[in-house]
Formats: sequence, C-alpha cells, structure tokens
Amino acid sequence: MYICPMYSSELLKGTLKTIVLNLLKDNGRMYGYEITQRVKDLTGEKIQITEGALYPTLHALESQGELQTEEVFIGKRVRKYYTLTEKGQSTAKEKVNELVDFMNTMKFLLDLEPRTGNG
Amino acid sequence: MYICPMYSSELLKGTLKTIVLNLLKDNGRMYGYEITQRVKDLTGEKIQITEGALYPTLHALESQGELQTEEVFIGKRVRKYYTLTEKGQSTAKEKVNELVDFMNTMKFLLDLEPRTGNG
DNA sequence: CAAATATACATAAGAATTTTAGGTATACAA
DNA sequence: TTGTATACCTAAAATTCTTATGTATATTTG
Repeated sequence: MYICPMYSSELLKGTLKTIVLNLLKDNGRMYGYEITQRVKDLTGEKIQITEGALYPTLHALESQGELQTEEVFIGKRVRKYYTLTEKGQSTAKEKVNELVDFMNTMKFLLDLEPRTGNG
Repeated sequence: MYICPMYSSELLKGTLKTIVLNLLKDNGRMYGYEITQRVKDLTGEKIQITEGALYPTLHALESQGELQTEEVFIGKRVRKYYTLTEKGQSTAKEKVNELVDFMNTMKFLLDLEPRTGNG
C-alpha cells in the first residue's frame, strides 16, 4: 500500500533555511547527513532534503555567521557538526515566527468562503 | 505606526499557482490586476503578487488547460477574465489539499521539543 | 571476501520560479 | 496637464532547488 507521496517540490522552496535553523535550535548540534535523515524520518518521507540543496545552504548560513562548525573524526572520516551562533539563534526564532505567520495568512487566504453580501 | 512587513519573498515561492487557482474557485471569475489587489487587500499587504510573476503564471495555467479566458471591453480597454476549467477545478482542490498537508507537516517539524530520553 | 548498500562530504549544470525593470495604453483626479 | 490608478505585457537577472556526478570510508550480505 503506497501512502506517502512527496510534495511537489515547489512548496519546499524557501523553507529550507528555516528547517535547518530550527532543527539545530532544538537539537543542539547536527551534521549534514543527519539533517537529511532526521527530516525524512520525522515527516514519513514526505519531505526529503537533497544533499545538493542542503550542503550549499549550510555553507551559506555559515558564511553569513548563522552557523559555526566543528569537525570530528569518526574513524577515518570527517564529520562536520553545525551549531547555531548567537546570531543564528535569533535568526532561527525570526524565521520560525515568520513562517508560522505566513502559514496563518495563507490559511486565511485559502479558507475564504465566496464573498456574498459584503462587497 | 508601521505594522506589516512583507514576508521575505522566498516563502511565497511555489504557492502562487495555488493562490490563483483557489481565488478563482471561490470567486468565479477574476482578471489579473484584480487578483493582485485582492491578495494585497486580504493579507493586509503582507503578500503582494507582482505582475511580473502573475501574468506568466496565468498564461501557463491557461496553456495547460486549467484556465480559460474571456475578454471584455471596459471603455477602450480590454480586460481578460479568467475562469477555472473543469480540470482547473480539480487541480485547485488538489493544490489546496497538498498545501494544507504540507503546512501541517511543517508545523509538526517545527514545533518539536528537543528529543530527550528516546534516542 | 566481494559486492552492494549506507554513510558523509562536496560541486556544478540545468530547471523552475520569482524579482526587478522596463514597456504600452486608457481612465481619472488634482 | 501632471500624476496616479488601472490593466495588460515581456525579458534579463537573481534565487533556489533538482539532477547528476564525484570521492571516500564503513557496514552489511551473499
């Protein structure tokens, strides 16, 4: 039984930074691959962040001073852990508030009844 | 007193078709400029659809058979009214369902408490 | 132990969508 | 008559993501 189609990918656009910042806010520190798997697991595979989108985003957030990195060796492999900077913490809150506000606005816009008798 | 900043435009990405289809579903028929003004009014200027984004989207939806047009002269000016085709009506419902589902998934993803004691 | 899969990083070409910036023209208000 | 609103349109550039590819180590499976 096939249940969970992914969303048509357009919807995800613009939410990636918010997702990343918020996951790091809740989880302290995470590495890239872990983020992709966590999002996949938590959403029942409905949202799948591709590495081609994630890694450039992580690099951008780092260069903007939102994230800082810490490299840890796991055997012979390097794993790059990301944590929020102070700036990143406030940005995370702003982004989440903005997204919640946006979603409420969208619901209002979409749930509207046909306007009869008031316009 | 300045209250209502627009959303950082990234969030809007991917929602334009859904907004257009749903407005037409609720309002029967509308023309392009009307859509921009309606969205602006209904959202307190938080969401502003630019004409550069809207018109190409309307043309695309029409060429995909989601919309049909009707030209009406207002004085010397042509006004292009858009209405949903049958295909457009079912697409509108699908798109709205998809967006609502997506927003619920996002809220779940963002409202998560730090996971302590279960991993 | 060989092969396949999973982990883990990364970049780059191309696609899709939007912004920004223009263009045209009529209608109306100051 | 000058500015603003209405009403359509297009195109270059920017943004963001997908798809495809590359590299390498670790683990599982036959």
